[in-house]
Amino acid sequence: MLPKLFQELLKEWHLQLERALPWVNENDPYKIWISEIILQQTRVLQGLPYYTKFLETFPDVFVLAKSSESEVLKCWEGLGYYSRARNLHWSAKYIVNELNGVFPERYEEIIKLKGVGPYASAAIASFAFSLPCAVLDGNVHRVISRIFSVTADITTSKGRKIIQDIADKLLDKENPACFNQAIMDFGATVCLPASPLCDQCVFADHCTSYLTDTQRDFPFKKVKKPLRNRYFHLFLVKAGKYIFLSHRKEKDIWRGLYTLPFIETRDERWEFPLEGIQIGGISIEENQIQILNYTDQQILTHQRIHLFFHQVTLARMEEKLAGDNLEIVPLTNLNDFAFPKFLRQFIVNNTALFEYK
DNA sequence: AATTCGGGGGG
DNA sequence: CCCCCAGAATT
Repeated sequence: MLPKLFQELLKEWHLQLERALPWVNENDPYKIWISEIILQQTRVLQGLPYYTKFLETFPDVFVLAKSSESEVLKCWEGLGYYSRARNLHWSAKYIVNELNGVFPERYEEIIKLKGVGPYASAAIASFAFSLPCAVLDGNVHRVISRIFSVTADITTSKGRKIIQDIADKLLDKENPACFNQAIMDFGATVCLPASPLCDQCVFADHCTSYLTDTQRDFPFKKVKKPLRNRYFHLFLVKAGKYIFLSHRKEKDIWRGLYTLPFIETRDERWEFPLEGIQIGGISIEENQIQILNYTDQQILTHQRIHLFFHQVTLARMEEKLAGDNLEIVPLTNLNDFAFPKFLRQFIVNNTALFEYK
């Protein structure tokens, strides 16, 4: 299919169905940037409220650069992939300190921002600066691999290059922003992953996989490996109106967020060590621990976290800390901390936590 | 090239 | 259940 025809059919379709979203027809690179990062691996409906809240909290790159990482993470709480928030904050400081607060205006410069890869750089370049850069997201991979029956594995660099070459040729260089918006809207509303709406597709007559009834074979991806199981025992250590929180700094899930201190075990069984456990320099004896009748599971992309909750009530809160990222926090201040979603829900559900509020 | 980062929605 | 979502960084 010739690029000109593809562009015309796409444009014709887009006239009827353009998704009305706050970042569409926006050309402030800062706002485009925020929206693209929020929408990485995130559905529009999930990201929408965060987009609004983020721009209210950090209206421009200077405010974002002056804020603390904790404030940015707090705004990101519950959205997931928290490195996006840390990278946004890092890049804002980079723009203010190294680029005099001026947002970079070329693809090769935009992609130097942390957290901005090939997709986001092309999106910002086209939406904010009308540069002829074709975006490649999950939608575009699906649309192109189906119409042209691309059999290569799109999770490999070879497969992505094949799609990129096709997308570069298809791109309407007179109006890259509209083209990119349209092809993503099309993938999101017509060329659907499981059951594409081929009977109302403007490309049906030209779609090689539709013509051979092989739409569902594309895009090709190799099978993914099973989840890794992990077992966390979390301790709600209360003393009067204080509890312990752990600030996660290791290279693992939820870096930068706060959790209840926890111990990871090999399987669901938990054998209390003879020497007892240490939390914040305090030795916890087994008979101080109450098993809360509450467990949960948290499914991540590559892990299944089995969560077990325990409660420890201390007569008084020790002042000295072991220093392993533990903080003593008044129960009334819990809203100031960014937690993984499941923990915020646990805290909200555990009304006893708020008896001092 | 493979792995690891969350959380949610829909079939 | 399983898949995938306006992907990118790290190993």
